[in-house]
Amino acid sequence: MTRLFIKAVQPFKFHSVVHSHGWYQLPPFLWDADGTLETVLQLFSGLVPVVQLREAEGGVEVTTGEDLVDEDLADLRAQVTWMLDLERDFSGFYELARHEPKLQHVQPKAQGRLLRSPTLFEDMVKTILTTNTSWAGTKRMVAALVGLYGAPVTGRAGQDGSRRAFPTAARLAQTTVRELREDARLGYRAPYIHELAEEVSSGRLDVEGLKNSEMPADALFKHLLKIRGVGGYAAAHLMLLLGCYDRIPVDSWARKLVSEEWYGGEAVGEVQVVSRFESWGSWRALAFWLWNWDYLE
DNA sequence: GGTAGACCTGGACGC
DNA sequence: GCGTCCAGGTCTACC
Repeated sequence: MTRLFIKAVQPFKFHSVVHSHGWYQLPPFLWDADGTLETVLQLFSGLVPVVQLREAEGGVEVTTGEDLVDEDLADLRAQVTWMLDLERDFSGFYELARHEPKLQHVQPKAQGRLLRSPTLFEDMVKTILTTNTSWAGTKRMVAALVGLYGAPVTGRAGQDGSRRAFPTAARLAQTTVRELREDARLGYRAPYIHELAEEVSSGRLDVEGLKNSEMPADALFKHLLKIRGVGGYAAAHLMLLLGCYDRIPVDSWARKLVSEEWYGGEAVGEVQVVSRFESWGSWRALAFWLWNWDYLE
């Protein structure tokens, strides 16, 4: 058994990160109402453990039933730090939010961090699978990919074969478009996911390098748009996950919220959504994301 | 640069 | 139970 503690830049609330968006409902994440987020990770040595994350004083407690060697311990620490965005400082955003009635809740709740997958590849696949479908459809497709192609948990915890990691790019590249279409039922998205997996696994596309990229926001947006299956909404959503808040992911839901908040229910386009948050500068997507829309939902 | 139509699935609805 | 319609972003062809 392994237990470690990882400190977070304050303020930090584990619950706020987990519930920052719907990712916690997608496998291999598994949320338990007792406050534990379980997931399955692939570590440096090839080990595939079930890992539990919980709130702890000043950070997060990470446990797994496996005894980890030093390299895996460092890998686990790095993956969890990335997934929960533990090192990001939101004080600049909180300073601005303090003067906005619709964002009074963000600092007390320590909101701002978004739950991420351990790899950007996984977040890209999941983001593409949110487009042009219902949330139920996204959950079904992600579950199918994990169930069909994810590496099973190793060790004692994996004996029943029920838990799997998210499939790697290399594994998905080994499938065919037909399998992804007919077995995983990805529909017309199947060639997009297959091409992305091939590009990433071959090394032609370095998506993980974007995690620590210094690329300006506009260049990053254009770079993401070059990926087939990634349009304006998906690129902006991925930028949000990368901690670059320049672009608002405008989907039908965003247009509906802005329409009801400021336009009396009249249909609005992307221009109207963006213009409403222009004054938030490099924090505009976060301001949109965390805006108090409660009375509309 | 802007626009129309196709892509695919599952849910809602009418019969 | 079956058929039809619709919603959800992105891509491609066309103007």
